Amino acid sequence: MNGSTVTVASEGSASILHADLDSFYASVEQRDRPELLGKPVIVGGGIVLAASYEAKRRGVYTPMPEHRARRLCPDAIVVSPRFDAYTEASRRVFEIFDDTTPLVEGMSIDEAFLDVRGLLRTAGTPAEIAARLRQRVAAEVGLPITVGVARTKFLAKVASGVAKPDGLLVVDPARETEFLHPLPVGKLWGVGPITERKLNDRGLVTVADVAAVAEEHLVAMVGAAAGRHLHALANHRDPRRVDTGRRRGSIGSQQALGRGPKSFDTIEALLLGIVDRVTRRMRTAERVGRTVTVRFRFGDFERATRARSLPHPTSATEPVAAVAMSVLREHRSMIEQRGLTLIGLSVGNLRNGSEGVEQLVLPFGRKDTSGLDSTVDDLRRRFGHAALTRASLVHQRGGFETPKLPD
DNA sequence: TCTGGGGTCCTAGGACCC
DNA sequence: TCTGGGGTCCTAGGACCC
Repeated sequence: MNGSTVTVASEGSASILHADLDSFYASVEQRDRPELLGKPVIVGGGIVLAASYEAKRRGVYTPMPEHRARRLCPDAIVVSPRFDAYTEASRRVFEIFDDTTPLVEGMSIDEAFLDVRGLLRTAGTPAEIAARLRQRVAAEVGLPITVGVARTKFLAKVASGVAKPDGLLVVDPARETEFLHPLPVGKLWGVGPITERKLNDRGLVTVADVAAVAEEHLVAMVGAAAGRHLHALANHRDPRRVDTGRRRGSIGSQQALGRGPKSFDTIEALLLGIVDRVTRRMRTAERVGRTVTVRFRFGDFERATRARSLPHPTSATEPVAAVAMSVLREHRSMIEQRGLTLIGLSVGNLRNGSEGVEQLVLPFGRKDTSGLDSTVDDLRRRFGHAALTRASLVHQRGGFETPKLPD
């Protein structure tokens, strides 16, 4: 450089919090039924959805089959999930997050990132903010929560994982390597069982091992995006900011069917019920979507998905049901031969909007806009005068213009 | 280890358009 | 008429996360 001293102000400070409720569902049950405190509690519905730390110490984990968990831990108290209670508890915890900083990124029902940069003067150091957050969640919602504090999202998340349960851990930016490098590769975000085996097979066991490999070699092992991601994380580079504006890209539902034979009529009825549930949720969320994906799982545990895109985004039951049913019928013989054990549906390509928003494409001559007025009249008859707020003229070959809407 | 339900992101081939 | 290259959308599947 030119010899001048550059001071990097906030970039190097540990100001990202990862807050993660401990054994969330099980903790809510222990809170609401004090006789469960200190006892192994399993929230289960066929599989273990959550286990208290007393149960985890006996080897119970998510998503272990319930009967196996009962064998491992015969004195466990198994309760059925109460999703409404968990949603309500989550809402109250997120209110405390939002009260802490405007920069909150929810990751799931029980987990969020908080950026507390710039709050030093008003709220104290990140460590102080994190300690107060834990106290508030305990006092106001009655739940244990663990917080990791670090310079990046990834390090904060690893820190909360290490500090669990009911803990607080701050990773000093000067000691990141010391903290990160001894960890097994499986701790890296995005490394699951398959990738872990690939890396282990090549002699890469710890994060330090991965950090020593050139990026191009990692790319050759696991693909372009994953390789670059791995290389960055192992060298504690993680530029992702806390993003407050994330919206879901798909909404779906699925149902396991068990092993017994099912008639095709039964499967059709189940899928219609799922379509109804999914489109209802879309309308509540005021989202419309275009891509309908039908999901199958067969008796041999093989999976298949079939997707179809609709011409226009919608949240109406009828068009989604129509494509879902046609996909199902096209695959009738496959389903009947292989035996279906799960059916699911999701609608993706979501955008904001409610069912009143529709788009209609009609052919015109290249320069001829004379049909537009009558088309707009027709649209108003179909959707109501107030609902039609914009009309676009789209040329068949590229380019478009948005003429003034006739009154 | 015989397996729930909600999601995200990436890859790769083919169609199609300019 | 022949040829090339880039970009986008669609679809299927894989891996991963909570």
